[in-house]
Amino acid sequence: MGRHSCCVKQKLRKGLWSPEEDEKLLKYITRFGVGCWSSVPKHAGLQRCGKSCRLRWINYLRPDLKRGLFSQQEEDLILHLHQVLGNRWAQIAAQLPGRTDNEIKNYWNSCLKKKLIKQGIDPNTHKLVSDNNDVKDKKMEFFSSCSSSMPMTAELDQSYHINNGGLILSSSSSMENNPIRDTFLSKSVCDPLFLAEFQSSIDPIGYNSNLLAQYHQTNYETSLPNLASFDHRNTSTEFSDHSGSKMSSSTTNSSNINTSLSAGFQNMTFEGEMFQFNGVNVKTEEGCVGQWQHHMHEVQVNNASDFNIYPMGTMPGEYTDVFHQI
DNA sequence: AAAAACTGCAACCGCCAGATA
DNA sequence: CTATCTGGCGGTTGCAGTTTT
Repeated sequence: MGRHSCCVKQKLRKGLWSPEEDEKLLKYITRFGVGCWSSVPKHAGLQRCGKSCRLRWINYLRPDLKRGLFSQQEEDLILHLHQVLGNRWAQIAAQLPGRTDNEIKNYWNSCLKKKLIKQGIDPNTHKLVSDNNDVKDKKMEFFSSCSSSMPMTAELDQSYHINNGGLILSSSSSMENNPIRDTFLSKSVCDPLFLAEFQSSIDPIGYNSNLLAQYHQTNYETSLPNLASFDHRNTSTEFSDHSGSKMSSSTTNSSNINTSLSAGFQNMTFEGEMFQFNGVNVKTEEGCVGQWQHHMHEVQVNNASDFNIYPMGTMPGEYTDVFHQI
């Protein structure tokens, strides 16, 4: 097995890069582009190995890098991709523009992993910890955290057993200092068929370059088989006008919010309605058709000119990372 | 105020696979 | 065919900053 020649050379600098070194490397790459990394240190006047230069460029100096915290969408995507791909950080990073494998790996190890463990989910398998004695308790804990819009139907209950351990519990701890948003996002969600659907759509052997598209397709498609016949007759709904005054009501199938539940997707026709979802008052504008994505905490709006579903007390479009227009 | 513990992250290490001599 | 070089990847380490004791 051949060794990197750069690794055996002596007197090469190691450790953190100085601003001067960064400048040299940046200047060189900007002028000559990325080519043979082993020759870069020599030509750029750096006492580093080519490998180190490559890493510095990829992880730090590259101009297309995205800085800052991971968004909720990125976090969700990482979780889902990790569920399918495992620790294939490079493949995961390929689906997150501007993010590096190293960055995602660090984020996973320092943050996401702990979140899952805290939720009782094995970060390696993305399944609930397999202590059978705990399953029932966790199940009850899970469903009790769901809103009244997600009743534990017999079908859902059965599905839970079939897919025991495959529940997707999303997290939202990256949401900061916003009670409305926290409440809105912190509810656990249930989509037992998501993983099977997602996994069945990818190449089980190798990297699938269309992964992101499939991810979106899986999340946004509505043609999944019905999981449950969702009876809304007893679904408690709280109506409120935009000024915040409330009146309690009960959503029925004859109301102007029409819903159907299919494997985590709740299709809805909104006709200028205000209602409550997962404990948060939500307002819709007239003529809005959307899908409630349980596992993504999102309402997908099909025919609106703008973001037009939003938590009460906020302005339309304010939660652009929560609500997306298709 | 100081030491210890914790955390995030940049960078390194070792391995692998493909290219090339 | 074999040895070597190189780029790429995932796992791990170690440092610097922050928080806790």
